[in-house]
Amino acid sequence: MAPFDDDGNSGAADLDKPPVIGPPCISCAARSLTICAPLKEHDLGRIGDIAQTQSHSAQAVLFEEGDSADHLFNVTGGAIKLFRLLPDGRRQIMAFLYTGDFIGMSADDRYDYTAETITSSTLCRFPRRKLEDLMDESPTLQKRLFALAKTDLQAAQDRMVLLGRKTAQEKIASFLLDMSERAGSRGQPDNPVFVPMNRADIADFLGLTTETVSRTLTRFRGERLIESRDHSRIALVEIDRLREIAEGDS
Amino acid sequence: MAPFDDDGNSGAADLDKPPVIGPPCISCAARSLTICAPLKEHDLGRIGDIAQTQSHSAQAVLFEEGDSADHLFNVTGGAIKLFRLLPDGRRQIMAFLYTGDFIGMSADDRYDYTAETITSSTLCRFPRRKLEDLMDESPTLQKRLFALAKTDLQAAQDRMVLLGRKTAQEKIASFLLDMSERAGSRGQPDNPVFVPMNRADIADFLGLTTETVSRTLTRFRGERLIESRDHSRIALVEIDRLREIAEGDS
DNA sequence: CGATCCGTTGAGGTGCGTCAACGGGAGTGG
DNA sequence: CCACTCCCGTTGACGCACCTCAACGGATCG
Repeated sequence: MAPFDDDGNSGAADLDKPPVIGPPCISCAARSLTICAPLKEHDLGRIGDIAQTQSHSAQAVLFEEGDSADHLFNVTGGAIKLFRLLPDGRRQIMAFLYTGDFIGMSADDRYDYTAETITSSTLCRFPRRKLEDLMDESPTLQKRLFALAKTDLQAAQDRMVLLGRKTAQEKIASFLLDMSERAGSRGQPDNPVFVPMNRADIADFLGLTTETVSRTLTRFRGERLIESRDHSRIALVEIDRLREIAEGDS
Repeated sequence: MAPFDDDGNSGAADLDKPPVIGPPCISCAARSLTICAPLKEHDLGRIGDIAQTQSHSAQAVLFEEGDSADHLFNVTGGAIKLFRLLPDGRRQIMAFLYTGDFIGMSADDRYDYTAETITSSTLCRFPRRKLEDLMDESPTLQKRLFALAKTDLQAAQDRMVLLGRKTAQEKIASFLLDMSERAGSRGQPDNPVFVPMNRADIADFLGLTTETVSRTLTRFRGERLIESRDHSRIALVEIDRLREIAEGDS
């Protein structure tokens, strides 16, 4: 699989440097997964006019918490994490984003999290002002983005339950199943799940430590609930049992 | 203050029983706080036509997780909690809602949490279908709801950091400050903070137990950061220190 | 072939949960 | 008006799930 190679860009990327290419929306492979999916020719042309594609290497920062929220993004390839830091360095990852996911809906004009690539990634970038203008003209786009906000909200609620009330085992099981389900919905293999992020990222996503993530995976492996050839590819063997664990029916 | 009296309705309320009165939007005291705030006369008339007001006693269930999401609500008085349960009874409260807050934006056609009053409350209820039709006709309303979704999303992100990475002390400090800030933004007294929910609700909101909530408040009281006459009224004495604690600068 | 990074494992500590008891306030009934 | 009960908040004693600190080994890369 090519999309997870590292392309040699510096790790310390910033917003203006990445190579910007033209907008070929019509032939966009990710289109059916993105906010562009429901758009008809006219709107697609309009959004193509304001879009710019960009590529980033792994560990590249797209924008930082507090930056002026001038752009929104479609992920067209790769994997991205959104996170916030406490002053002493504790980190909470709000979301992992993959092909088709949308980044940047913020309530005010500043981003309230940092966005960083996990693998090398490609994105489609929209100036916020122009996208908002387009929303005023396209009810289809408006509805799409509203629906997306509601989906994000639902996902956020799932995460509150996970972070506030689930045990380490339940968190890990939930995580694996979610990864699998999302990969499937993107049309990617959903059983040996591909896990592009490292243990520290998983830990900061689930409100755990790397050690606990590691130990829990080891335990699942010992119980034959999962198998793994390498660190980033995990087979869900007892998927129904994992589901029970994830929901706390243990 | 009248809005927190109990009006004698049965605790086990359901959706159809509560008294339904006419729609007097023009004179609605909560209007400037609700989704109706930006609406001009025409739209206000339209939304008034589809709205029904209702009253509930404390501990009344507005709807349950899994119910068909047929209605949306404006809170016009009182306090409401939204929560989800795990099969074994563990509970996560997603949000506390007060006058002006909006309930019911869900991604699909089922509610994914239960809504229950904390105190006696008044609400303004909208049939989902009709509100959606109205959104199609009123860009102002559409934008208002979209903005609201984005605000909710931001709040959800704050909660993820709180639930995933903050200590009990940081959680309690954050909670008190948030309560104070929100009361102020509704034009209510923000320093002796009025805390209408009990310790169990606070615990399930913050991912703690009642005992830990109690102990932490006792500790804050001992450190003279807060004072309290009764259980539901807390004065924030060292507000800057509380802010430091809340952000983890301890 | 050494250095670095990352995942894993072990040993030990601790913040918060669990379990239990108590006390005050509110409601109820006599 | 008082006794009784119930509910809720508080406090204490104790336990444990997860964190912290530390060591190690395999993979990757210069």
